[in-house]
Amino acid sequence: MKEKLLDLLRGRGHKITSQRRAIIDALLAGGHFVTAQQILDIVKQTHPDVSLDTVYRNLSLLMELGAVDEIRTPNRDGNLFEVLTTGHHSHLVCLTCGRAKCLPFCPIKSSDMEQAGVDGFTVTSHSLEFYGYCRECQTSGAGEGFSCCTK
Amino acid sequence: MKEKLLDLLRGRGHKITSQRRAIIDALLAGGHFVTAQQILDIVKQTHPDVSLDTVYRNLSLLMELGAVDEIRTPNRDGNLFEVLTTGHHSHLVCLTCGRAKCLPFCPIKSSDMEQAGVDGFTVTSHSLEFYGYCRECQTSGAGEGFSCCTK
DNA sequence: ATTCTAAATAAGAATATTACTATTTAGGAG
DNA sequence: CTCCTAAATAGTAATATTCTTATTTAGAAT
Repeated sequence: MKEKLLDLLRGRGHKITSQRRAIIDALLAGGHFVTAQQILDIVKQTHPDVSLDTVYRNLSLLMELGAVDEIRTPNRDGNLFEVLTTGHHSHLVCLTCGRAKCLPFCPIKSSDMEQAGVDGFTVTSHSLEFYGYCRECQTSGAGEGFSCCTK
Repeated sequence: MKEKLLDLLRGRGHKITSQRRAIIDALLAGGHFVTAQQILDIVKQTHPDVSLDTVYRNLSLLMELGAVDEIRTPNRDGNLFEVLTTGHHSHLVCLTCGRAKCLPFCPIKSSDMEQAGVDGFTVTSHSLEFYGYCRECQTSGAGEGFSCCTK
């Protein structure tokens, strides 16, 4: 998977820096969903000087290339990032514990994209999240922020 | 429209402060889409001491009550807010000029909501934006940030 | 009108994210 | 291997948004 990402970057004319390698390593090592800060924490173990800016810049690049997805959450510790190993899909986000879970599909069809493209507007992408409450946060009263949803 | 919003707030047990009135006035006066900062600028004309925090707090409350929608944009001046005069719908956002346009519909069906509610997850809302390029930003090269999309 | 209390605010601080600029570097060309 | 240049980074700063806490206030009850 790592080589696949590096090849994608090379193929688009991007350079492979040691920081970039470390960020990709962290993305792949940090669990399914990671925050920018979590990536930084991992990267700092080998590259103490990297800045959050570099993490965000690389995440943006990987998102442009379609290799990473950003899940918008109401969490205090920021949005979640995910390496797209499978295809595009949408997510459930629990409003109590803040964790995300992948849906195996995305309800937006290509016909929706075309319908959306009115008045000469060309649709290139979309962002969709479902918000609500996961099973654990419904049954255990107010969620405590752990043992909830999928990692 | 203003009375409708005030009644909605009263009906849910919320107090009507002069700041809150001014924020609602600004929401209704500031054009279809407004940023939090634009609301603050208008409100400051009559209430010089209000803080952005108060603007955001009131926007969040109105969103909880379903009276206001937030459109997530990649703009440097923040997200856009819209009073929901008609029903729920989705938006187009131009990645060049940053302006938004309402679609007259939302492609998410109730069956999608039910499908999304897997593993005991209860879906209560969703957030969807379409991104791309409006007609003006496609034809005029790199957009200059005005004369684009709908207000 | 006075009192009371939960709701709302102001002020300041914290945090996530983005932008700017000077410096460094990957990797191709010679 | 050395040179060159566009790409990438570090450092710093700016900005959008959220949080904390002490203070104020709307509106209900008296």
